[in-house]
Amino acid sequence: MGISEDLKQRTFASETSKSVVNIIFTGNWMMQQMHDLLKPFGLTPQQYNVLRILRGQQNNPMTVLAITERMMDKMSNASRLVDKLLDKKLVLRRECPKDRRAVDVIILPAGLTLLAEIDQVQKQWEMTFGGIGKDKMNQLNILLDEFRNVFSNN
Amino acid sequence: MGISEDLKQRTFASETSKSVVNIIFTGNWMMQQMHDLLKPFGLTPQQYNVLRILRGQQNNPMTVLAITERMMDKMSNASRLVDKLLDKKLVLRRECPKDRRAVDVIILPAGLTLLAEIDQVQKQWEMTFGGIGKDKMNQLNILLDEFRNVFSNN
DNA sequence: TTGCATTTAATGTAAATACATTTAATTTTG
DNA sequence: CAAAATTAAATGTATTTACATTAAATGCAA
Repeated sequence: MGISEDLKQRTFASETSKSVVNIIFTGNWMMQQMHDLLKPFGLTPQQYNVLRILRGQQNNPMTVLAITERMMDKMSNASRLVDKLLDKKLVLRRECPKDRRAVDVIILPAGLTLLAEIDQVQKQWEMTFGGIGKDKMNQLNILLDEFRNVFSNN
Repeated sequence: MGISEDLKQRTFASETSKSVVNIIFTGNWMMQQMHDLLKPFGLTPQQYNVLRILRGQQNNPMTVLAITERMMDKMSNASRLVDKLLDKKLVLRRECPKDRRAVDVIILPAGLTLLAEIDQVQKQWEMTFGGIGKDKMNQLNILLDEFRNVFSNN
């Protein structure tokens, strides 16, 4: 099944439009996969993304702004995502001592434990793509980067 | 700028996780581009998607279900998207004579005119990617299809 | 034909998102 | 230093989305 069959669209105006549609469609598809995977753990993909960013910083506190810069979906409101994680007692929030405008966010042991649980399933899921092979993965990454870089700005 | 720089993430656990993140991130990025492009025309990317689907069917009426099958984002509620297009007087909705449960949606001349306007800008925008070349586009399409096909079901 | 399951679309609603605005702290400038 | 500009985060709100439910029509089986 290629993108044509998935969207029941016989032809595309150009290979470019096909790629544009394919990138958006596959991105949504991938997001849906993540969504389904995370559902049993009570996290949205965005919340999960924030948690992983916090873990990635070796448990050093990060400001909301620093989190935003690393988020896959820049549009989500990191402030409110942190609220949700706070409700779930997965992170801690406190005034940044160096700049009282900023807020430091730290992942709690409960957050790390949850991530460790998810890691198992996540790894399993990623292994499904393993057959594609490292070379093709790399090739894909280069091509996607190239698309975004067409606009030198942003 | 590769995905590492864009997300300020030095390393990824594997080439696979890098690809997964890259697909989602580039999908979001592309969606944002569309969003910005459509803003002056008062359409959301999903509304635009529905309008194009209707045009693509040579102005034959389509049921809401048939539209859903062709949408890039299957999660959007086609029924409510059609509502919005109806408000803007870009489409017509009427009971399907063959099946009174279903609803036929038809694009109106105003919808076609709006699409024709957008085509200009859209084409211009797509041309920015032209430099990448048809071969690479095709290669990317094959790789993205391969990712989705890892799960034979769905 | 009647009753039951299925299909199609619409709707109710809680939550999330987009976008602008606000608040507070800090930095810059005169 | 004081005033103005900038920055960081939170908040208000309208819209959109996710998800379940409902309502109506159709198909199928007894």
